[in-house]
Amino acid sequence: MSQREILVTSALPYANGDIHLGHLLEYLQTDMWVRFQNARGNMCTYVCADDTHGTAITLRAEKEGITPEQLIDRVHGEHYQDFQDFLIKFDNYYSTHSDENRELAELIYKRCKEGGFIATRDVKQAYDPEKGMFLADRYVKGTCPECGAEDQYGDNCEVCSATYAPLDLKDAYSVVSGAKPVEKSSEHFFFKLPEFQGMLKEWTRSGTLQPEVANKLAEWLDGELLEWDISRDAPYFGFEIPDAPGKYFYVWLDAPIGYMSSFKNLCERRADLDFDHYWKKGSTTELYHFIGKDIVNFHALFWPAMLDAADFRKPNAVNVHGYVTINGEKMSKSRGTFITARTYLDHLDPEYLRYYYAAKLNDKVDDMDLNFDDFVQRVNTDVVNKLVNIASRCQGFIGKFNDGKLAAELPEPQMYADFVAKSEEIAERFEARQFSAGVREVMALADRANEYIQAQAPWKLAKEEGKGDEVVAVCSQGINLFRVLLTWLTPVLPNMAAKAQSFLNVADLNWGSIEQPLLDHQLGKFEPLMQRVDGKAVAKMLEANKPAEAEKPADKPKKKAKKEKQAPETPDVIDFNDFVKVDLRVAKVVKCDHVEGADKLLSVTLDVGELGERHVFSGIKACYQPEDLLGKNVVLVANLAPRKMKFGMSEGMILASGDDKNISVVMPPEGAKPGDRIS
RNA sequence: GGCUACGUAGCUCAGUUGGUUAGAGCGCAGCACUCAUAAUGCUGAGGUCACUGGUUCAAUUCCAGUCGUAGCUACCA
Repeated sequence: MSQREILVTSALPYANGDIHLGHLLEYLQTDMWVRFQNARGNMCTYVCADDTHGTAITLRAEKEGITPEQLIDRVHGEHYQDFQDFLIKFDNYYSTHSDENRELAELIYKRCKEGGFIATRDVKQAYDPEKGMFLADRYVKGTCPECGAEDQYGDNCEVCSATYAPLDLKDAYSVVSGAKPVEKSSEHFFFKLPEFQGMLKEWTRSGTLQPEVANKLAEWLDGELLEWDISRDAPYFGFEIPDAPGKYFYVWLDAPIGYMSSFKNLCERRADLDFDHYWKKGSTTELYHFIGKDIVNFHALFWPAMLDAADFRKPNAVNVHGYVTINGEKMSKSRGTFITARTYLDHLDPEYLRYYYAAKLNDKVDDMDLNFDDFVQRVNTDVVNKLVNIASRCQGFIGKFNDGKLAAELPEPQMYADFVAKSEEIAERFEARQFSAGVREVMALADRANEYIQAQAPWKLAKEEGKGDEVVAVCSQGINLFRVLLTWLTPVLPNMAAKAQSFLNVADLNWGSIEQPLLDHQLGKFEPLMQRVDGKAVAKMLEANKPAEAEKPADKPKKKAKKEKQAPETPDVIDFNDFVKVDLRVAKVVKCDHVEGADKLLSVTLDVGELGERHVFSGIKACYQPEDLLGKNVVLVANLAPRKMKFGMSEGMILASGDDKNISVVMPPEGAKPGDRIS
């Protein structure tokens, strides 16, 4: 078998927060896959880094009273320690705030520019005059213009789910300084993504992505792609764009380049790795990115397009996973299920989580539920009761009857061969990231090993005179089967494997080495390979993680609002008081026009008598021309919260009956007076 | 509203191009065993494969719709 050269990455964690169990699904999945590749004899390199740039880093550092550099240094240390303690074995864990990353970002930008893939134009944005900086949507807060909810972010309202521009907020203020933001224009650089539409359409369907991910991206690719804004104005923590003083690369531009720079940094101290060999166009090496479903567009649209533009190779595949839910629900701080890596490690063994994730992971994008009752049962039963038990129940007899030495031949060589023959099948599962299927097969064989021992009942033979050799034979069979099973699980349980290795007294646990059983072989000392998960420790962890009552954040309004939407409180029958809340008015159409660029909408200006004039958009174009309505009376819901739409504000709703295709606007008689209440 | 997924035993999940009585592990009940970190083995109960229609000789599997879940998105006022 020729050795594959593989480079693997996990998404770069952002340097402003702790690693939690959701992150770990990705790093553990990747680590297990990399360890598996290496155990199979391939040359697989795993690099990652902290993602260190952007406004959030600046603000976080400011809040802590330190510099961004100090912040990212500290967080880098914390992240790295967390990963190490979870037995995640990076070849390099670097930082995007590095010389290599600056050089590569500049190089890629330069090549994009030379290729004509960079556009320039002005962008209007909210600006904090006090702080002297532009504000992304989430740094502007204010009162929702639709429903009046206070303290909403600049892009949408968590209460009524309206969308709007930051400066539409009433009483808008900068989250950074509290100042009232103003609109300001500035020149931005754009990456001409549309130029790569054809390439991306093909690339996303060429086996690089799971089908469901490719389907998702087709939503963008079948429409018009937009140019991607890749610059930010000073002050910004990041890399300044060459020949553009005061302009910085947007954090998402240099973040994926961090994969390259981490590898480049590694190459400088590893003679067996060559940067160009892995990254030049047409490279024969393999490149895989493991990411979560939230950042698919960055990795499967922008990133391959940028690589293409800059004349580098593209990834062989982007492997996307779903989110982790805890006990069936989203991770939540108030429920104590927002569990950081460190909190977990304070109470539980990392290999429990490694095994549990492996036992449930597949190659799909579905979310994975971490159910702690299931977790305890699954780990204890599979790993301790089944797998470890095989070694544990056999080793005593071999010690007693043969001084810890295995028999010179196996009583059931065919059975051993049958086990080994499963190697390829299991390898295929792991290769395809169907860890759960692989683990299931391993455990099914563990069952067979226990059945065998049960049927042979060495403890009975041990009581019979002169059957010592038989006892040793049966238990040697058991130990050898254990060795095979464990070898397969080495990528999942590296610590346990190391302990078992010293018990088995072997130099390594590679897939190749199990072809031959251990015969006439002296075993080392047996020590318990893994302790059971203690349910109480799990409970303690959840308890420790719950915030103190005082700092408990209120339940997210977003979720509440959503629930109400789906299961409206409104009963089928409403009482009179509910009805009168709706302010229905006679309104006269004084102006009615087509809306340029809109397929369904008409723009309608209404005279509502005492309430003055109102402007609404109405989705009735399919059945009405502007002149059909001009001068007619219609029914307006006058106290409906205004809503920002693509083409402007809509300040009410015109009643109509029918469905999308057959619309009849409700019209009061001509004689009705504009502004009259309808009741 | 639209789009993309998903909805199979109490729990976690398999179900290959539609083909007989729908599988596994855990959990549960009973029995056996006592070497093993109270582990193991055997037997068993448990499912209108979300719901409703359709295509077909035949549908968990294909199609349409409904409901529910997750995410994205909007020209819903």
